Amino acid sequence: MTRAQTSDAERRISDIRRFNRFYTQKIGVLQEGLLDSAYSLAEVRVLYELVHWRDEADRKATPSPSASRLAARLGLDEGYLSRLLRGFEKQQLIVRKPSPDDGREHILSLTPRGRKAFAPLELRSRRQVAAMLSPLSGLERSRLACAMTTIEQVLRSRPATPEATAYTLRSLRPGDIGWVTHRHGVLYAEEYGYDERFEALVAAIAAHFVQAFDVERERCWIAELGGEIVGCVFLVSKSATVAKLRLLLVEPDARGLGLGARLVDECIAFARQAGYRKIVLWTQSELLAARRIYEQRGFRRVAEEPHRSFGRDLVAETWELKLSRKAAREDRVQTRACK
Amino acid sequence: MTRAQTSDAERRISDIRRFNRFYTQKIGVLQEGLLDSAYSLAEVRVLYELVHWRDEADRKATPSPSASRLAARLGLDEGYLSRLLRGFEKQQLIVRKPSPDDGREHILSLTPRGRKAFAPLELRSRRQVAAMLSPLSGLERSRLACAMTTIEQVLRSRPATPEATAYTLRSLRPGDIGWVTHRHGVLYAEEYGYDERFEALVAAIAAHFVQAFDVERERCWIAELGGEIVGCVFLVSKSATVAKLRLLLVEPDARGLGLGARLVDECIAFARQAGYRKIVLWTQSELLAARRIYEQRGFRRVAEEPHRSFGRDLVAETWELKLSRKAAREDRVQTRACK
DNA sequence: GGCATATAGTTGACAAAAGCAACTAAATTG
DNA sequence: CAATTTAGTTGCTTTTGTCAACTATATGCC
Repeated sequence: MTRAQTSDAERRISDIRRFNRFYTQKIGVLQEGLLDSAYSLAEVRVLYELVHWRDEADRKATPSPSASRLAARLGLDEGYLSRLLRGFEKQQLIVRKPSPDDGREHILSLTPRGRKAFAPLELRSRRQVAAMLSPLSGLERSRLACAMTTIEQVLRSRPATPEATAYTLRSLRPGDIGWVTHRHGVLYAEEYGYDERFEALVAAIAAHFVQAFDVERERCWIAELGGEIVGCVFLVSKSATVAKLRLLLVEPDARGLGLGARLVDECIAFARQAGYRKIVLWTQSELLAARRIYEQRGFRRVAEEPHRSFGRDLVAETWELKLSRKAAREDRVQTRACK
Repeated sequence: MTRAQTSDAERRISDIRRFNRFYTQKIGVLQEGLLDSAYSLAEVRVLYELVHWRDEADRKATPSPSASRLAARLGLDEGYLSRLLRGFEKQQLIVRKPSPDDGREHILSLTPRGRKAFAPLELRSRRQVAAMLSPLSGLERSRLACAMTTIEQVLRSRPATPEATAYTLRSLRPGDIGWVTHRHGVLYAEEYGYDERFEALVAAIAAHFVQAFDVERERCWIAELGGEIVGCVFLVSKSATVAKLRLLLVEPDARGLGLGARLVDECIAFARQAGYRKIVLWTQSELLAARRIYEQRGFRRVAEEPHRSFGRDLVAETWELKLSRKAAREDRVQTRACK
């Protein structure tokens, strides 16, 4: 297990390094177009930063551009940058005015002339990117854009890392029914070899949930993490006193966060509040991770039955949890402790 | 329209440039770690290429590494590279032997000593990447890896651009039912404001398709483009002589390729071959793109009825296409011409 | 075969880019 | 208010990269 994870991580690192090499080259090609201008690459980068200083998404306080901030951002030597800036000032492309807050630093800004000088470079750079995009189809372009956004999001949000494991729960939105079905279909096919009939069963259950929805006595929870759906569970009414827990799923990437347990706890709490006396659920013997959660919550296995479904020989299990009033009190405490 | 597209494209270009700037910085940070080695950045890049020369995925003929190929790949001046290589040779990190095919070129290869010298750099680089990954959650890591793969795939496959618009059709696989449901849910919510009850209806239809599947008389087609699903259609049996076309969908990114028409043509051809006399379908008056396809294929609108569904006031339409023997011949010709 | 032209690689001279360290001046700390 | 830190500058040095001229082999064409 540990061994496999290590080699997995190793492979991921190699992939990233390969991507870096690849993308270094891409960027190099794109930058070549700027080479025959009057400015060096470093100069272009400096001007670029000054032109685009404000449009970063994540700039919180948007500190004004000073020489040292520029140097830090571009990874340039301060001495070298100082010279570049003096050159720009001589050509009247930028002005430096002393910062009102701090007499040591100077705030840099482009003059209209500086903007004008940079415009053709800007245009050329855009053309280069456009040329890179031109052979791509609409689909490819949007995949590219989406992938880049993902990378930026993931790598930018470093200071706010506690959120990386903070999932949120919400109720149903358009697209969720399909997502639930899709991921059940894919994951159970991959992990247990179930065929498309399993997915169809999930689709039918999910469809029925919406079509016969009882707002007082039924509910579903969709878990999101970092803007992606990573889990779900449904609680539906089986009779006046019996609720049924269905379609519990946690994405492989989000396992180990206690999300499955949390989802089941939500179901239990809601079922109790809605006045049910019992929760039942139907599962397969081979779904061990889920079973552990049910056991911990006090579910008991009350029946099992071999059957052939979804292209596999399986053993179905029925589990139930009694929601007595006494247990209710205990359980509420437990639930609270889990959060 | 054109105007909007232009500004869309402009925005996309800005996004890509922003990403490039962002990633340039990332790479810069990662490379800093290599700086305090005995080798310069250029030297490290050269050694890196030699070490990893073979592991590119797309290297077709994998030409052996020669000085000029290295120079081209790394964007280095040949003269400069020549000197670097001589240095390496003096340190016995590489050997150059004359190419058997071409007396002008020399094949470069690392000596064991060269490999050994590079190993610590390799290790350091991997550590750097690992450090970049360490604050990320499992989910974030896999999103990152997936996004990088996407970018590489999209940008690498440039020579083979004709495939960019060549979709393929296939039959059902696990995950498809969910995908069909999910995309119907999302797209109809976005484009027409339908609520989750529409998605539930789709889920029910798709589930029923699998659960009551008649292999001789029913079929579905999933369209893929560049490894992504971009469209679908289902043909089901309504009675012995009547087929029903359902769940026609084309992703926005893949519109304009004639995919919708192709999917309907497949249905018609299959229905005819399966012995149906008529195809019917149910649609809404506001779905104009689909209507155009139906009209062109000879479908006639036979009924319409206002109704309130999915949170909207809609006008449902029933369309049908008679599959007479005579029409069959005409239609076959038409279909062929469309492909 | 033989001439013109292209390609792989090398070399020397030179220029640009980048790094380092010492320095000034303002700000911050205690 | 002395000590330390930070922003920025400057002189000096090394590194890095460019250019053009050159050799040797290969290729195309008559």
